[in-house]
Amino acid sequence: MEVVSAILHADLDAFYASVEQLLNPALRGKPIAVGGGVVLAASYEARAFGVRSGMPGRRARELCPDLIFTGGHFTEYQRLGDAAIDVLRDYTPDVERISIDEAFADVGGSTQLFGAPGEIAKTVRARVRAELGLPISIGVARTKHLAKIASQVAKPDGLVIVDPNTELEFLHNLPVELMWGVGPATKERLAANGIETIGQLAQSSPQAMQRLLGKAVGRKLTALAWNKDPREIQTHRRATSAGAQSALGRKPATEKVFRPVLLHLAERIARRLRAKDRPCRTVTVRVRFADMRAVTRAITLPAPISATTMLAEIAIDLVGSVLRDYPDERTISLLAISASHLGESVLQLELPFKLADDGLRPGTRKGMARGRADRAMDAIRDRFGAEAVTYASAALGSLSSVPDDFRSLAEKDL
DNA sequence: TCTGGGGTCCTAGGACCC
DNA sequence: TCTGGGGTCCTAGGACCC
Repeated sequence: MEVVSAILHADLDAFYASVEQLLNPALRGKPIAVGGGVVLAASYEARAFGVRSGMPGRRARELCPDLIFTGGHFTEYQRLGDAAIDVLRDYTPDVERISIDEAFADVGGSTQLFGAPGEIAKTVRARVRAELGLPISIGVARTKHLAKIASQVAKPDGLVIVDPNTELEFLHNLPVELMWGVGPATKERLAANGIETIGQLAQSSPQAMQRLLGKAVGRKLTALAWNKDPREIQTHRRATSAGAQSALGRKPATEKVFRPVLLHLAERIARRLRAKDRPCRTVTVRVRFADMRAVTRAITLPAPISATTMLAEIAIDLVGSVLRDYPDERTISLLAISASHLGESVLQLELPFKLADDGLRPGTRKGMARGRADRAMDAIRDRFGAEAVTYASAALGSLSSVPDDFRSLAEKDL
């Protein structure tokens, strides 16, 4: 029997804000924002005033004087996000989680047991509402891209089922920016060429789209506009990079400033690399200046590393080289480190001649001591929390505007 | 005190190899 | 006068997504 794939895209509405309204009934029906310096999530009542996530808190307050800033229930976000995804898993093992509040599920093989895809979606929505108290929107379609668009159209707290017989009618009337991969820049380029709907994009020649947007993007969007989406559900996806960044406001571009910040960022990353035995071979830093222009520098090493101090020293060297290349830049506004070319853990463990983390030979005293120190600190943090111990110079009171607990919500499994 | 933080993918050019 | 050709790796930058 042929199993036709039927994709659900489930997306919790205004997730962090909805959780806060769930936990505190006094906030329900009111414009609220999670965050402070920057809006991390806004309730639909706040969105009515134009408040959007990513927006500076001050701007949000201007738009909505009665806006209530709240938040901070990070463990609840994680618990409720997991619980909602688990409801999906009751209907199929083919679940691809995209983020804390969003997932695809292929229920094509589940219809005998649980009914039509649309019925499953209704049940999931009702259960998430009844069992968790949260609104969730779901799109149902034959392909991932269409299911994703359908859930966007369904929001807030809705369900849209795309009939396989009328897919293009549904798709072609919608604006291009609903497509996966069309952001502000691409939208502008398309608009400059008179293309504002997905139907207009579909009617344009593929060659013209590739000239306008580049080969890969042009091809992809042309295919998606005709609802040709070959992507299948991927249940297990490992991260290909791990990074951390910190906005600094405006700080002098001196080593005294950037060294402790980079040490802190390196520690966050290296600890994750060690936890999953996935050392990195490429280290990339990003320096953003006061005017928001950003510069990156990368180096690929002959051997993988995961020691905090090694990662930090490399990042410090790279940032130093950036600043030497831009001697007129006196002020920096953000520092970031990204680790990529991550190793395969199994291979790493079995490699008998594996180099020590810091590139020193395993037998040397310095290499041993450094590895031991990292592992000891990892163990203490595992028991007592990330703040329990830290490299002295990385202990910065108000280093970041976003708490580390919040950062970890966005981390992918390595 | 305008503009967070964690990710993925693509492009273009240069180095280097055969 | 012209000046291989393909493949892989690396770096820097950009766009996008949640």
